[in-house]
Amino acid sequence: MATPTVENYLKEILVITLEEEISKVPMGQVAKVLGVTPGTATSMAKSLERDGWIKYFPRVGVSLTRNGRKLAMSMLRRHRLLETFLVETLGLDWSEIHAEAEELEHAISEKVLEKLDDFLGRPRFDPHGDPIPSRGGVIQQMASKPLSDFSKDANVRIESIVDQDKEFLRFARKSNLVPGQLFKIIGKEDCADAITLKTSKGKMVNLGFRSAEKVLALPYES
Amino acid sequence: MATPTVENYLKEILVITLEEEISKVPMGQVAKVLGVTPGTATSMAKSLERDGWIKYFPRVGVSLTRNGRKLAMSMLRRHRLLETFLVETLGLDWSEIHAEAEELEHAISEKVLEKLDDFLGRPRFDPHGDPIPSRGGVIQQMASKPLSDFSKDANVRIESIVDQDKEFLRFARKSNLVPGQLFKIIGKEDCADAITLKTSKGKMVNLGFRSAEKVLALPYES
DNA sequence: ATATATATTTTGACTAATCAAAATCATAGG
DNA sequence: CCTATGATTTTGATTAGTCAAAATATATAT
Repeated sequence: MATPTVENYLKEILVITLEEEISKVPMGQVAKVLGVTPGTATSMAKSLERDGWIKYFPRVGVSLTRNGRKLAMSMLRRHRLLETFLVETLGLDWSEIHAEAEELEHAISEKVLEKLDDFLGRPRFDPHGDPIPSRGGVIQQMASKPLSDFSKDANVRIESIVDQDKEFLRFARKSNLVPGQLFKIIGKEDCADAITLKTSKGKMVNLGFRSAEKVLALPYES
Repeated sequence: MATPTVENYLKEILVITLEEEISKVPMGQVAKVLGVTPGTATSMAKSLERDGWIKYFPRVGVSLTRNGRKLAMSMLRRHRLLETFLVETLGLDWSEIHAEAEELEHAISEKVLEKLDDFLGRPRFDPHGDPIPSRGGVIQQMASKPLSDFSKDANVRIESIVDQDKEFLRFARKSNLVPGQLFKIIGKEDCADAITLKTSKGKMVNLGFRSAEKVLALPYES
């Protein structure tokens, strides 16, 4: 059986692979997201390859094997279902569920997970708006893109917040920057590095580009 | 922070202490319940003492310090609340919740636990009928005793099943031998090693003494 | 193309948790 | 009081996961 550490490495490698659409994740990035030194990531890569979870290309990066991807997908499913449970059922704050799910995902069995899935009504998206992989490991890919990629006057529906930073999540929620919320982009000043959004009720939000990149949205027909 | 291993050692030491009403648990017993070799238990005892969780009396046994007892109680609380959740909310089988809770108890935070407690309506007993320690670590002790200790014609209320054996749990449930159920002892033959129980509806159950020892009950005023 | 900066790997060391097997202690009988 | 039996401890070894710092490879920029 895979240890929690192994599960974490595989899940993070998968997330980077999906997010950046690359096939080989460089070791530096692996080390960074897992909060370990580069040397640790390298030696872990060797163990993971020995156990058939990943393919390791020295000085280039790592990619998941079929088995590795399967386990990583299963971890992502656990994580996102748990986050849904923590918000929907227990009413935890949106900004604290990530850390909690991070722990629980290693302890919950397939059996309990499926019961939980039933209990929640088989949701397809988690509270951040990210898709929950199916039992088979299929993930519904969305065509959302960062707010910074839209142009003035576009109508958008917020899909997810990429950043996991507590401060930012709190700010996002306070500003109604939550999955499902509709906005119109009423201002975009490239030279001033700023985007202004407005809800249908007239509530306004100002974002710098740095932040706008962290908010994914879909175009919305008004 | 305590590792899951440490948490398990402390919890098991507490359970033995409560069950056998002894103050120093011998290393052999520790090794047995944790499924490790005696040598491992000894070396672990030294680490646990070094970290202030227990007091270690060489060649005699171990006892919990104030801190150790506090953490152990907290683990027991987690375990029993989780078992309650798994049965009440997710509808898992009574015979499989122990193993599941055993994993989850190390991953659930205080915060989530309290939310769960609220969600469940602050139950005082778990599905086995064992008391759930309060947040402060107080445990409601019961005066229940094994069925084999009652005499003929006694009215009893089942409190808990001591054994964790899957087969036996299944049998117990099928026979209505569950916490809360009322029975009258209508037969007790010491020489035949058998006890016969009857529900108010006339359903009968036969138990050998070996099994009757595993079922705890309280006297009940009919 | 050469030097400099950056990314990656290697090396040596450490802690937690475990086992097997040898050594030691304790005690209950004779 | 001595010995056999059983419980406990010691010893030496292993695996997973980690770090710091030195060594090496790669990429970048003039």
